[in-house]
Formats: sequence, structure tokens, C-alpha cells
Amino acid sequence: MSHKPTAAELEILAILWEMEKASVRQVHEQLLEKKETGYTTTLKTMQNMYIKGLLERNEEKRSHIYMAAKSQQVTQQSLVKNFISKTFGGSAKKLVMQALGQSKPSKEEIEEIRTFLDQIENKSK
Amino acid sequence: MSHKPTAAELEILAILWEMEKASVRQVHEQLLEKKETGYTTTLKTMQNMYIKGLLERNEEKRSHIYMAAKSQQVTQQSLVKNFISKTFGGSAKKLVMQALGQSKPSKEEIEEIRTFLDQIENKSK
DNA sequence: TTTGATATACGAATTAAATCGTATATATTT
DNA sequence: AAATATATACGATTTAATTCGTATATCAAA
Repeated sequence: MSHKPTAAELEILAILWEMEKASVRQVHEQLLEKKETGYTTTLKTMQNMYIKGLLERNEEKRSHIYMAAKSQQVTQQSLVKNFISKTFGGSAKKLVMQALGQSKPSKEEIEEIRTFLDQIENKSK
Repeated sequence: MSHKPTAAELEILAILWEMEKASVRQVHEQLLEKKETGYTTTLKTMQNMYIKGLLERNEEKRSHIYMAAKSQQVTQQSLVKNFISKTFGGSAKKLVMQALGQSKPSKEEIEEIRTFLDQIENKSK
């Protein structure tokens, strides 16, 4: 059972998925684009994430280089699973329809989703 | 801006959406079906929810009768919106495809979603 | 009307998330 | 080599969520 990232941790993960690998300084700089926060706060959070196993790091250089321990895909998967269970009593369909109903997807996006549905359906045959 | 319910609060909301209205005792009894917890814990949580405005209550009788302040629809809407923003960078389509990909919906559910997509599409014409 | 059951209110303890100050180590520059 | 900049480590504080014990009020039954 792996740890579920907190809100602050998820923000850092998003940056690291984007950058692939980065120092605390680099992550912190990115974080500043979105919100006001101190350097040592970012550092401490990333150290905690390392201890929890959410991040890996290379300590060869003085400034350590961090990377996400799990891919975005895998992490999103477990977050979505948990969210469906907690918020929609386990019904993915309800979540999907709620999300579609409120997000006003474009014609193109709707078409993509249709294609995706076709794929799923054919797989189960 | 209304308060986002916590995990424990969401469990209680789910029960109240189902029951429409109920006393602390009734909610607690339902809660026990899912997890071990003390009566005063449930009471305190519901009192906090009342203070936050997540619940309304009728104090006429000795045992107060509680109900959810907002509908399930409205609450789920804001939870989904927040989740999409935090976990999928604002892309509802990504969430939808992730959810569909992992949940293995039945043929009937897929058909329902197709119908729903048709509706959305026609509305925008 | 006394006793027992059950309700709310209140406050305290525990745990976790989030923030940041300060100490100290290690580079880099002058 | 001394001074400056920048890194990590560590611990303390703050805030919020969660839990539950205890005091007290109210109702019902004996």
C-alpha cells in the first residue's frame, strides 16, 4: 500500500512529472509561479516525500536531484480509484457523467471519448 | 465559497443524502455498518459540520434532526471540479478517460454514456 | 419522584499537514 | 585563505482533522 500524496505534495509531483528530474531549487522556482512559499518549506516537503517513498533522489552532487517514484499514470490511477470510492460510492459511471455534464467538452473531445469507448467495448468482446 | 467536506464528513453526508433527515443516533448506527467509531465522535463531527454550514438541523425535539445543507449533486459538482483541477491540471477529458480505462464499464453503462454524449453534443448546436 | 437511559455541550488529547527559522556543511568567489 | 552564497538537516510552531471522555440536561419508566 503506497502513500496517498497530500495537496501540497501533489503540486510538487506535478512539477516533477513535467520536468522529469530537478533540484529542490528548481522545483521551488516553479512552485513560486503558482503560490507564495518559502524555500525551506519546499525542501522540507520534498524531504518528507523522500522518506515516504513518493520521491527518489540522487545524492551525488551537493544539491540532490529528485524525481517522482511513481509515474503520473499510476498515481492518477490510484487517486481516481479512491475518489470514485469516496465520492461516488464506487460508481465510475456517475463520476464520468458528472464530469462530462459540468465541463462542456468540445466536439473534438467528445469524439475522442467516443473512440475510446469503442476501444473499451471491443476489448471486452 | 463553501467548505469542502473532509473524508469523515463526506461519509456522514452520504448517509444523510440517502436518509434525507436523521438524528445523530441514526447516522451513527449507519456509520457503524461501515466502520468502528464512538457515538460522541459522530456527534462532534456533526456539530462541527453544523457550525461550518455543511448541515442544517431542527432543534425542536430533544434529539436534533439533521439534514445536508447542500444536495448531493451540488456537492459532487464542486468536489469533481476541485479534483479535476488538482489532479488533472483542469482537464475533464483526462479524468474521464482515466476513469473509464480502469473501471471496465459494462456494455450497458457504455451505452448510457454514449447517449449522454449525444445529449451534450446536441445542446451545444 | 426517584432511577435509568439517552441527548447535547464542551474541552482535551492525538495525529498529520504545512510552514519556516536556525544551525551547519559545502562550494565559489575574491 | 577569508568571505559570501547556497545547500541540507533538524526541530519547533501552527493549524486542522479526528477521536473520545466527562459533565450536564432532558425524557421515560418504575
